[in-house]
Amino acid sequence: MSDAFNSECPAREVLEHITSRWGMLILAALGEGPRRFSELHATIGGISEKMLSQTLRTLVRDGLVTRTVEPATPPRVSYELTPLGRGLTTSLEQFLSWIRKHTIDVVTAQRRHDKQHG
Amino acid sequence: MSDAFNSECPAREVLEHITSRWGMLILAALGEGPRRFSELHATIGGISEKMLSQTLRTLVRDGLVTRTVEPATPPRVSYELTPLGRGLTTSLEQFLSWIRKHTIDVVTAQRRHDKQHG
DNA sequence: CAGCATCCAAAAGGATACTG
DNA sequence: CAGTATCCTTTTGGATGCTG
Repeated sequence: MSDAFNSECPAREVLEHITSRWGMLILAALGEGPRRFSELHATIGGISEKMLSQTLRTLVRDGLVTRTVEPATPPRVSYELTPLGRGLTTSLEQFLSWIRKHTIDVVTAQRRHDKQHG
Repeated sequence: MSDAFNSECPAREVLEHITSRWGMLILAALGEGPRRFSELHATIGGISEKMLSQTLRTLVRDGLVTRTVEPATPPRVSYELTPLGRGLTTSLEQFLSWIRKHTIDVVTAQRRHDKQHG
């Protein structure tokens, strides 16, 4: 059985692609529906075009995202979750929802910790 | 409202701590119950003591994990999820469960992709 | 056992300039 | 618009040696 705890198992690589610095945010943004390159760039604060392009290529290769070029000038390229990728949406949304609700608790804990220690 | 898509929002830092290279695996391992340092080291394949210690410190500071020292020789140190951290367990387990089920699909997609392209 | 400190190599990733 | 290519800095993280 595939096991992310085993560093030799392909599951580890899948984990690292999805939880890579930008992977989660891209997948979450695409959970809302198809998006163009420039829309993703605007939605995800702080991402460079290089990293957006690079991470999207990884996700396309992993079969989680499709890339569609509409022939036009200027070119329109849109990205969309595959059925496989859509299987992740629920748990990713739950996870991001937890963060929305509990960021304040984490910040509070950090402050308390920094006050007690260095 | 806290928003991980905004690179200035503390939520982004919370996201990055949890989805850091080793953060998810540590939190998932602790989802099973309290664990000692050496147990975590054995459970999580490929992690160095340095990174285990470093990531645990971050999670403790974030209020997701507690560190307990039992005075003994040799010292016994155990880590456990806080109530806050336990709130993450369900969605993390769903996520890792998805990976267990679909690693094979991702590997298949990668192979198909590598065959068609370079 | 459970770390921390230091050093160093490798990888990630940002800035910039350029292209169809 | 949607990238690619190059350069260069920052970060990551492994190895090693040491400590209570």
